[in-house]
Amino acid sequence: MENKKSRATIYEVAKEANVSLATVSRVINGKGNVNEETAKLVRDAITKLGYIPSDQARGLATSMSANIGIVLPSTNYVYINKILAGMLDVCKIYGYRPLLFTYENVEDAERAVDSVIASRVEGIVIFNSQLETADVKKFTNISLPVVVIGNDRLNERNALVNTDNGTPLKNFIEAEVKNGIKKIIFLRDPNKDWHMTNGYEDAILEVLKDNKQVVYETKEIKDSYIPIYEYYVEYFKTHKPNHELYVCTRDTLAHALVNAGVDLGLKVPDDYEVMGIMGTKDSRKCRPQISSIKAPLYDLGAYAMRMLTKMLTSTLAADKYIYVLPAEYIKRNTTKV
Amino acid sequence: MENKKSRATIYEVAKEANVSLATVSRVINGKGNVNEETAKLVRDAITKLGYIPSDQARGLATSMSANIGIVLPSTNYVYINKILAGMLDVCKIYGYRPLLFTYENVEDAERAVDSVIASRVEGIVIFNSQLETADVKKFTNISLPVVVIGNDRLNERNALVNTDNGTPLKNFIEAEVKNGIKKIIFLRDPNKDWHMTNGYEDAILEVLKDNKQVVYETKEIKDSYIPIYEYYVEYFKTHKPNHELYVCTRDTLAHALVNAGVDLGLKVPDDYEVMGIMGTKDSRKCRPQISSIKAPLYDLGAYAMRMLTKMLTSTLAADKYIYVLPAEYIKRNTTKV
DNA sequence: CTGTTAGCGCGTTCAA
DNA sequence: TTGAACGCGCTAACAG
Repeated sequence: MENKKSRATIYEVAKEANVSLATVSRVINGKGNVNEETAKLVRDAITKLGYIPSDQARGLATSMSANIGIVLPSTNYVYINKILAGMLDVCKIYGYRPLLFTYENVEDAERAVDSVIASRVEGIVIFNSQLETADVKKFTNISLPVVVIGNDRLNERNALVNTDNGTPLKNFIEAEVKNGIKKIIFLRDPNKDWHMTNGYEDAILEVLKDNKQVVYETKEIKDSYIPIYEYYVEYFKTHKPNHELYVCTRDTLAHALVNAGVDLGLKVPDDYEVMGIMGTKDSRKCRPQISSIKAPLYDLGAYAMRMLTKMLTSTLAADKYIYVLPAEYIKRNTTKV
Repeated sequence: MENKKSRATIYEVAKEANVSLATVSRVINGKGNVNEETAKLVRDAITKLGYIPSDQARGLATSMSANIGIVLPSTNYVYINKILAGMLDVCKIYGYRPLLFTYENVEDAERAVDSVIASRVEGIVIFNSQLETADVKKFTNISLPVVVIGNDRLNERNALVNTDNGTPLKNFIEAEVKNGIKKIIFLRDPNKDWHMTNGYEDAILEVLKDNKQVVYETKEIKDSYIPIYEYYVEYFKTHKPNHELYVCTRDTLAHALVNAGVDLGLKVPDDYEVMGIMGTKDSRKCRPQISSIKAPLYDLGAYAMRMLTKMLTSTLAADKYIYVLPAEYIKRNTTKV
């Protein structure tokens, strides 16, 4: 008593339509000429049996697939999801199927890499990550096209899409210095490679190297709203802010920082200034609204995926392998300049 | 001049190790006995060639795969990403590979369904969606296990995971009525099936059917922060709030509503009350903090995926096919009760 | 225009 | 313990 109805194969369609499987294959793929009448026979058989070709078998036969691997560290950040959304949309437009590979840490990353290779994807988009150059090499060694988002370090012979948060940040810091800022604190995740933060600190330091009066500090802190909020509520009770500027690697950090002060009756940006990076909706929801570097997150994902599809179909001109999207400083109400 | 290095096959490993491919297959899968010495030979060959078995071919041979389909409408909502994160984590733990299928609208949904079937996944998790019962039937017709999240409508013979937002909402409305609320406005997306909103309105109406003094209204509005914020900033200018209660299907809507009023100098909850549903971080970031029904979003995804894995390995007891997670009313500062 | 046949890379009998 | 042969579902020559 085998109750399990299983899916129809191309053979069954062929038998149903009284033709050979080659003919069925032809009408499915629209290749080669086939008599309209027999084509209709085949089509009828297909709908009758509810036949849907197996991409697995098709992939084996053609040594191709419509699979694209997306490699991400944990997806629980709003801005990563924006990037992901961009990738997914483009993926769908071009008819590719996105396989998601997530990992927790460096060791886990290697497992993810092997899993990607086993899955027989046509290409890969890696979001700025904890992957090592060696990991990425595993891909290129077998001629697997790779597009990296937001991490120059990995860009050996791979395509790269990045956003230039550094320039607007640098300009902003310059303006702050000119405006007489005395102290700048850079708030960041202990896990330095995570948030495309490469270049942030460089941008700040580049401005500050000509100006030794400005105190610069780095603060590593768990990058989650609640812990930061609670930390600064306590902190501000004993450390009265003194017009310093906080630069935060994510808007959520900025939001926590602003709320902590405001809840204690402090004034932003009068007592201290806060700058967010990424420019997600958080910056507009906060009161006062957060000044931030707005990165084109969705576009970052979309461009990366589009670049990959180009690499898969045509050959991309060499100078097109790197694409840096501009970011923009949006002045709102947590900064003075 | 073929420069393309392509991946090694099981044949090449076999040749390298001077054994047959059957032997290689055995050491890979740990099945059947194989001499430790020859096994080592094989393992060496594998590492030397960097061989990674093709899941595609393996899938064809075994009629199985490690692929699981996740069907979602757009990933551009925070709370959906929470659910997705839960699914992905469990997916990884059990060694399955998640394929993502997103779609825009009802027509697009059918394309997605066919794509899922073509991709030869072992099972499917569908988030409460615009799929029709007929779509889901396409899956069950070919004995494909399906778990549906948050939509009873689709639950014909499928596994279902849901969150009971209705009960705490009902209790809350009861308390509001007892407290003398005069008007309740239910804010929702025009696309009614989207946000697991099934049952919200029912919960409200069930309380109100015994109480004809309370005015009940429904307001359909684009569910995005900015439009709602702007709409209500204008609206409140000419329509002074009169202690009514707004129930919002997502926290973002609530956040917009609160900000609009507060920016105009209105007081929440004195001038009007706001209730959010979902309980994402928004509710704690807003000032005043938003009272909300906190749904176990991550768990929703995790449970659904776990349920699917159970269905794939063992047979699940019939009464375990439905799992309803409790939601909780968290009183914060935008409501009076 | 249509059918036959040989793989794609791997797992799995069945013999040896 | 090992190897040869077949099949998974499909595509792509090659004949007819």
